Amino acid sequence: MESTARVDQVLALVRSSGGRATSARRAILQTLFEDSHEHPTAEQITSAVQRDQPDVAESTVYRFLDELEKLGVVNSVRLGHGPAVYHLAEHTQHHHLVCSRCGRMVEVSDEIFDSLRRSLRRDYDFEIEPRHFTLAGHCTSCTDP
Amino acid sequence: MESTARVDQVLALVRSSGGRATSARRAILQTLFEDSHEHPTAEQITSAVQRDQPDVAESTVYRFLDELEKLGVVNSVRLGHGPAVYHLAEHTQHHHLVCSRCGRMVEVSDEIFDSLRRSLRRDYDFEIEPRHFTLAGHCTSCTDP
DNA sequence: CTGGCTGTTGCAAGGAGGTCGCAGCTCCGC
DNA sequence: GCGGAGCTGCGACCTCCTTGCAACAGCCAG
Repeated sequence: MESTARVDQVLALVRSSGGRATSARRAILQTLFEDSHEHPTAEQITSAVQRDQPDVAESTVYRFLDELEKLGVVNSVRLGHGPAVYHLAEHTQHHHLVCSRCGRMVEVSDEIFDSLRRSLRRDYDFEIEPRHFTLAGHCTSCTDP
Repeated sequence: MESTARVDQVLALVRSSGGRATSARRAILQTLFEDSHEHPTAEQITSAVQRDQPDVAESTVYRFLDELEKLGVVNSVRLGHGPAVYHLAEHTQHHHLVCSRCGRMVEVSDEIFDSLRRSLRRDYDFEIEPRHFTLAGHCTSCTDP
């Protein structure tokens, strides 16, 4: 699917919930879909958007990202001490392992969690966030302090 | 074990790493051990400490918590949009499920992760943080938006 | 294709949460 | 005790967001 089509798809969703399709929003979505493998911060998204539309303010980006998160289009994660990172919910049939020693980030597929998911549902009446989550830990072989 | 003894134990660790056992640090540890089932924020810890020692500054608490985290005595977690919460690492042979809808927090025992842990070690050369982590998701039956 | 209601925007100020520099103080090995 | 390394309170500062507001722009009815 082409990213323009996806942008329009999300904008349609936005409009169906009473929002409007503005050029700033289109540019933000375009950025998210183009860099969809990344985990950009709001600031990085803003910079990317401003290469095309220099007058888009950071607050606009934050406001729209909040709305997209409520709509389930993006997820945000706050790792460690830095700012939150955002990514498309649909892109994340994977999860993250972040090494607390060397900072390496590994993506693991979703299937590995299937049995855990079943246990939690059965024993704790709980659904793991289906789209994304992060586990802390460290590489088995990591020698950093 | 009595909490005073544990406080002394941690202070001994602090000293063995070149730090000093001051009265502010003793009070901070006492608070952590007394409220060990809670997940207090730095601000809550400061307030508790200040009931005994009003002159302890918040920055002192932050600095010591950082050091305790480096020593592996406490862990910090940033959930959602609020401030980080802290808790003793030794107390957390459990993990947290936080419902993104109603905010309910469930503690689950560590054993349920055993098989996941084995898979990640085998396939990804990764050790899950043995002390604590948090999973996002929602209650199966939760009806909040 | 225009008028106007309503949602959105840029801007700048504000705020929460945390960090830092420093002068004075305290711990503790000697 | 004494001296120097480490710690502290204080306040300024920083980052990452959030908010209030007046101007502006979608978009639907007519």
